[in-house]
Amino acid sequence: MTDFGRRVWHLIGKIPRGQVASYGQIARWLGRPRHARLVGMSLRSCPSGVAWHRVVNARGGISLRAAHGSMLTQRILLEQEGVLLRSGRVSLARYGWQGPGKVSRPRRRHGG
DNA sequence: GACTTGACTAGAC
DNA sequence: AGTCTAGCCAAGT
Repeated sequence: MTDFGRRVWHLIGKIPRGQVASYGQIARWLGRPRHARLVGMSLRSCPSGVAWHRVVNARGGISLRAAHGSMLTQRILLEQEGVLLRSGRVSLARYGWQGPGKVSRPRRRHGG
């Protein structure tokens, strides 16, 4: 695996439980704004322990295909963390990670 | 080293 | 809201 790949795993490991990040965001935080696809490529061979399921596409949807047999798995894993999907999508406004160095915002159901 | 592939993204219709 | 197209760039063959 490339050095970039390892950085991807490391960063993904920092995504708080119950939140998600997009491929593009991860690439940007690693200083590679055009390497969103490379992020996904790195996840193809990610080691166990990496919360790969917290990575979704820019629309908040799951980019995996049935061919990988993990499309449903990701949804299940996300919902186990309290991340609910609406029409196959996640609300990035609500579950989107702010990024490294940012404090996780408190989640609340109602206004506050 | 050229060609193909891909867990992406933004824009247009 | 769903589909199609163009752009992107490194890994794999």
